[in-house]
Amino acid sequence: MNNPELPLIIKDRYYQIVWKIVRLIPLGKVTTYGYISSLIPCPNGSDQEEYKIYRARWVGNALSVCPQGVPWQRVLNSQGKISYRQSGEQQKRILLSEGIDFGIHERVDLKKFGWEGPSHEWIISNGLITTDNSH
DNA sequence: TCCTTGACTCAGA
DNA sequence: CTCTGAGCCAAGG
Repeated sequence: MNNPELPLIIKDRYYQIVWKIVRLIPLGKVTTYGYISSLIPCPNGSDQEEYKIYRARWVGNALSVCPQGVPWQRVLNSQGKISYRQSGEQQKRILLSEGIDFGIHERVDLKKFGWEGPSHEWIISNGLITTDNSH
């Protein structure tokens, strides 16, 4: 079975879920690619462990094409650093204006500024998962 | 269709 | 702390 349409639909839906979650990040908070991906079940139904390996990249891909109004700047890598090389300076500038502190080593303290995530009710009602807490 | 690069993360050295 | 490799997908040339 080789239907190119199917993966496109799955991917499109995956991207939309990512944007939906990112829109929930409040002003003054940040989160990581890995955390966002940990909320979303494996889209194609294959092994969840295998999915863990590349899911954070999917979130990055989703943000690379995110529509207007999505606060993409509030997503950092697992170390609390900026990963977006192309617009890193812009991202930092926006986050500074939002009250985020980069410290002395360009690293945001995720314990202090890290978003706690969506409510349990929201997660359930959107068909997402809470079991995997790789924060 | 092959090759390369990338808004990831983790484990090692 | 920094650097590398491994793991695998997506997008574009």
